[in-house]
Amino acid sequence: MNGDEGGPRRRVLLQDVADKARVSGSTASRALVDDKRISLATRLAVKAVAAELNYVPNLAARSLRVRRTLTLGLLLPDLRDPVHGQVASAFEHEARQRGYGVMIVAGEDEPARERLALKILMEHGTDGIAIVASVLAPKEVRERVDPNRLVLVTPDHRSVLRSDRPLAPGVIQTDDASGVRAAVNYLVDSGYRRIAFVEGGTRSSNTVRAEAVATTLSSRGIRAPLRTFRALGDAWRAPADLAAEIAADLPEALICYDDKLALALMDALRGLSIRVPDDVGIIGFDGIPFAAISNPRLTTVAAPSAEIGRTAAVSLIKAIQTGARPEAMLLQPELIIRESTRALARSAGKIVIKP
Amino acid sequence: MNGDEGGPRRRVLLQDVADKARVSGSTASRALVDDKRISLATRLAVKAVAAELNYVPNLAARSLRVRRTLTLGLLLPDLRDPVHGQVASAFEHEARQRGYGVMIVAGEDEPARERLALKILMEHGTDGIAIVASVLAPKEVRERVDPNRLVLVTPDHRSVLRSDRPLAPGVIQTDDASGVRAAVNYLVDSGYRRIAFVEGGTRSSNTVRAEAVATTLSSRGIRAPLRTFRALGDAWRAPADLAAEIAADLPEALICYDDKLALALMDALRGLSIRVPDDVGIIGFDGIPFAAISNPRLTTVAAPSAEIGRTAAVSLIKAIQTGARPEAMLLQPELIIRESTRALARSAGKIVIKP
DNA sequence: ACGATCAATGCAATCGGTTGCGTCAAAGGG
DNA sequence: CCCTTTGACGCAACCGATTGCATTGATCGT
Repeated sequence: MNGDEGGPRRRVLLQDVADKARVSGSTASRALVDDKRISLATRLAVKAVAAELNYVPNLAARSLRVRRTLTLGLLLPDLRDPVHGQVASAFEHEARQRGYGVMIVAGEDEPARERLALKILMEHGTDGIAIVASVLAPKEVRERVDPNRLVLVTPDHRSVLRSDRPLAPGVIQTDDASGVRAAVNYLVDSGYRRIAFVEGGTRSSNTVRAEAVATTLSSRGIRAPLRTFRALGDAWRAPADLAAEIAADLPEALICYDDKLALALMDALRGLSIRVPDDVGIIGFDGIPFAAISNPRLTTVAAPSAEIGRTAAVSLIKAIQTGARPEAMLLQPELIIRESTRALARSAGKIVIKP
Repeated sequence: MNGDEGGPRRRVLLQDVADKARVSGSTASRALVDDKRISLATRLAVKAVAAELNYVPNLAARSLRVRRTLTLGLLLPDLRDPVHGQVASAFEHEARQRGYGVMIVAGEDEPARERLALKILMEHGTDGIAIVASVLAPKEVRERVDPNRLVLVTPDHRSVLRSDRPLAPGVIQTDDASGVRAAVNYLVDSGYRRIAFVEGGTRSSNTVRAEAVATTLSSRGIRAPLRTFRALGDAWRAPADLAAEIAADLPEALICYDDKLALALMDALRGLSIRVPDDVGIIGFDGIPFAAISNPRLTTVAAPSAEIGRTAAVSLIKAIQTGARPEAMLLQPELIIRESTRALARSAGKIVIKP
């Protein structure tokens, strides 16, 4: 029988490779990174031995010496959320292509947990950290994490009125105001007038979005104050109550905080025999995959989630390598018109979408 | 002005803490882990200084010495998938509670990428690795990764006929056969007879599930060979074609490989004016969140995804700490009956669900 | 033929904690 | 009063790879 079985196999060290190749550790080290000072023959020989022995370098040792871990940190609220899954997926993919591992931690929308999560990332010496939709104040984040190694993916906290101001370095966000404008203009062009906003979840950017809706409506000559409904607590529990409240005096269209809420609401409204889009039009935000196959399919302002994740990783890695601060980015959302809204009889006919 | 601003702040070292507390490095180290050899007074003093200086230990250095990284690796096919998101979320949560960071890598259903992903995890010296739905042969996986530090979450590759055989150590799976039995029995009890199976994606466990369906059907006296449809390639693209093929000779009920496929199929069937459940009953697997609010809401065999993730983490950590092999686990799915299926006129009336 | 130059490689320090073992002083025992 | 025990802490080696500098032998120029 083979005596090696079961026992905890000793890791193959660089020194083992060096020994077997009959060179010193330093030569082996240099050979593996193709240092031209080492003769080609030796380089090949060392690599062959390394492959044969299945040598896996110990990153902890390397990190200690070179002060880089080849690890990126990603902090987000929840891995179960389709949007964040999309972001995380793209981020990880991009990082992996460039040789980086990604440590992902969830903050679960709680400051205390988010701090613990951040601490974990810092202890592990991540070379850079991307934080998505943090509940911590940007100020606190920046004093905990080196801003030169930090990317913040934030929901828009700025009002539409100030949307022309430049973003802070390292901030990546989607042009929310632009998305809202596209949505509202589309609705108005389609003949919708009595439009309401439905806030979801706990995120404060709700109000910013609501504000943008109000502003755009008024710019279209609809001066009535914007009605706003509020989904208390979790969007997956409250929808029935929310739907009842909305049904009591049904608007012509509902702009929902996000697709998740919109879909939940559609389900709840169905329970009340309210038809979409016949009785009420519904529009969401995010463009999650299921919005494309819901019944009816959901009109939505799709966020460039994958691009956000990709951009965050690329920008972070570039910053790490150059030493510069990561750049700021404003990405554009896209209005996707589907079946949960339609052209009303009252509509002028031609639909013009103004971004 | 503060001269520190902007510059890359030097990390606070243990030695800095020791100096300020007027003790040696070793004493500081021991004080921080509450070594009883150090006097209480000193311990408190050191901790105070550490907190004041905002000391963050360098895990790379510690790992090098103690040979543990406090990092777990998680390899899964795709972070965008709701099921895997659920698993990853629970896994990370549990790991974080116990002080572990989680490095997540995606294999994207390609052997080459999966190997690269595994390599990343190994280089980073993860203390343990959980692999979800690998496309690599278990044998290959086990020879790359120390089985004592490995948990495999696998779709069921065993036939129903052999479902009484014990699981290999470190294997976590849901009792697929049991879920299939529950689903098929429910359908038959509800009066469904002409039942077909729809394979999805690329995963080979398809055939196992199909086999289980066939077996159960025949055990209920339905001897006709099981019709099977195959969604070529990506489930998000083919549904229209698939639906057309199915519509050509519509069965009474469709058992879909998973919820994603079921929902996509419902959407496609709607395009063909085929109503669910009136014209055809549909049932899926997984129990993803959107199955609960789709229109109609989807009957499904819900997998204990969160429990799988939690169990994987717990089992892995226990194995790491005790040195024993991680235990095997067979988790039970649950049939959730919703609106995409119904009792047919032909049904005996009373519905009995036999697990 | 001999020092200079260069190519190829080895030596040893280093990164920042951890830990076995030794030291030192105070307390306790005979 | 001297020796042993115990408590509290420091010294220095160690983990495994990287890297500045030294070393060696060969080649080159004159």
